[in-house]
Amino acid sequence: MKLKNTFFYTLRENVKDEDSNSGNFLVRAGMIKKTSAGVYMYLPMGLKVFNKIQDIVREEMNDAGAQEVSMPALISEDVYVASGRRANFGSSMFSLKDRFGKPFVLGPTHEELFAMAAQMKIRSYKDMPFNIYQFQTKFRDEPRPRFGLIRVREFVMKDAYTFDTDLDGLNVSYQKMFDAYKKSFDRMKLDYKIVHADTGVMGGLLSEEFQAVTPIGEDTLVLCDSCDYASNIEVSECITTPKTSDTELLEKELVETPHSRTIEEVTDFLNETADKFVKTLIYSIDSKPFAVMVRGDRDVNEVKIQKLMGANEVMLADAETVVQVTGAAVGFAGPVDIKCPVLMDNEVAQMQNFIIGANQTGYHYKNVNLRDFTVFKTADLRNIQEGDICPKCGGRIHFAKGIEVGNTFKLGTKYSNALNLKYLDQNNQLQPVWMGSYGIGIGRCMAAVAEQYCDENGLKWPVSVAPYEVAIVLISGKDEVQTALSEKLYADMKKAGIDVLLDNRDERPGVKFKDMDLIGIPYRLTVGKKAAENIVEFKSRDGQISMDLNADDAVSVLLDLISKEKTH
RNA sequence: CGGGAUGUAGCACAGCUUGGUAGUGCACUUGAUUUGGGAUCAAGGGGUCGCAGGUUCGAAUCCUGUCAUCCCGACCA
Repeated sequence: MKLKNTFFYTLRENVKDEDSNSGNFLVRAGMIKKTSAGVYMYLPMGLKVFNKIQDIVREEMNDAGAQEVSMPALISEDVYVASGRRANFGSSMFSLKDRFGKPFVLGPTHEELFAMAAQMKIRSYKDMPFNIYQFQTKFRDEPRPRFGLIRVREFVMKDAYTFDTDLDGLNVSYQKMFDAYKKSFDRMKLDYKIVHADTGVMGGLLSEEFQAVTPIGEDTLVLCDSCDYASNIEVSECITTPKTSDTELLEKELVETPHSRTIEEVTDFLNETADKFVKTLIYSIDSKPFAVMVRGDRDVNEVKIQKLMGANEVMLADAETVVQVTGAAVGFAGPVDIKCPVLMDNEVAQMQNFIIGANQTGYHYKNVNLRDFTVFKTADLRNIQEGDICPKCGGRIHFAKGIEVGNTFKLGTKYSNALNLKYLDQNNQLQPVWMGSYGIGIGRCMAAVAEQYCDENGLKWPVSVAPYEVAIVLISGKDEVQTALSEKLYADMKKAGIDVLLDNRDERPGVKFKDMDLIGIPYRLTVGKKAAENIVEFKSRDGQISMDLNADDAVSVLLDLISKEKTH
């Protein structure tokens, strides 16, 4: 493309509204523009990147034998009521009514519709396996959109669904998708980790997430120093080391702790370390109060509670409930004589003579032991911490932050049972279909790549997703020799299949250089003074290359570099 | 949904305390001088001061309401 007389703009200054590098630079580069919180336009330069990412994913899906379809975004609410998920999604679904008052929603995900489509095809075991996918806009009413394209309310997702006759078949289909995902993210040059994750609202047997590693990531990735263990913190198992020795159990003792509500305040006041304390938090689990105990320096893991209790909803109880079950103000809860069932973390079971809230405003108990209260259930209920023991190999755990750019689910028969998707097996018996579902957020990938590939001057796209592979900067449009050479290079490159941008705008050179850096074109050819000698300047955005080049060699040099970049 | 903040030109902001002509930088237009890393000078264009109501002779400024956006938290396939 030639830049003169096209829709292209950049902003010179950082934007106020964006809280991430990727968001800031994508807006400044004129690639996207926010229209509401979590809703963006994609402008020509941004759509180019978007399409390249989409094409990578599409190629890998097709190579893996998947077929592309397109489902509606506007979906009758009945569809989600039938699958039992309308309530699960709750207010995160955008809902609306048609002119007759019939309720519709904007689809947040499409398992149901794909199951309906599959129903048209599946009669017998001979009709499987198959794999269908789409690129479709999803709508989720996020309470708090943030980080540019990373957490948004309207976004394009590639979602694929596999249909098999049994678990073995599902495992094969799953593996194919898994491999296609790795290839896709490798081609985008993302730095990512694959972690085990919670199956959540999707349900099912297994969930793995593809997490792009970046400090602004909202998920905590649990990684091991010595093995390949990788897990989302929400499902990361904690190993509790048994106590090494028994000490004499002391009698519990009431101590006055005025104005000390938080663990920090109490530890300061009593001059003890946090691991001598037990935190007691009051949770509302499916609207019933429960006390949850973890060591003072630990955090409660709500997903683990949810799993343990088979609950739909786990949230911290409101102050009123806390007062009701403890009989004290918030901040003094403890398990002794509490008026609700108590859940205890494994680690607390190993503690002796610990300190807890006394269920009396302004008081804690010292020297409390297990004999002093009753426990409903003891389980792994805490978050793993850095330095903890790896559950797989016993090594040390460290954390990283990640953006979930893709996920793969072995759904099993959950949806096929709910939606009555069945087939006849060899013995003429009706059997439920085994489904898998697989998602990639295209815009999120774009943001994640931008986040990982940028510097103080702007974006630094990898060749595979860059809006253009090469930018030719024409220094002086008034110089006939320069103009002719830049036009020739441009034509030759196009002919050679290079995605090339010719900056022939009537701007000063500095402006063009800054703009090309900002939008992050990987390679730049500058046609300037040496054009008369048939020489152009060749630079790479990452600073690795800076040299003069005979213009006759430019096409072959660049073709070579680009194909190398794209293949490895 | 709880806590905090902000809405003034396309972008970033000042002005508001103490009511009286709507400003600065970038961007834009014209001219001149420039021309290899976001040029300089001069002259210009562009504003329902988020919206609605109130107080006042007079409101960007004070009051009330409302909407939007952002931050922290809660939530999150």
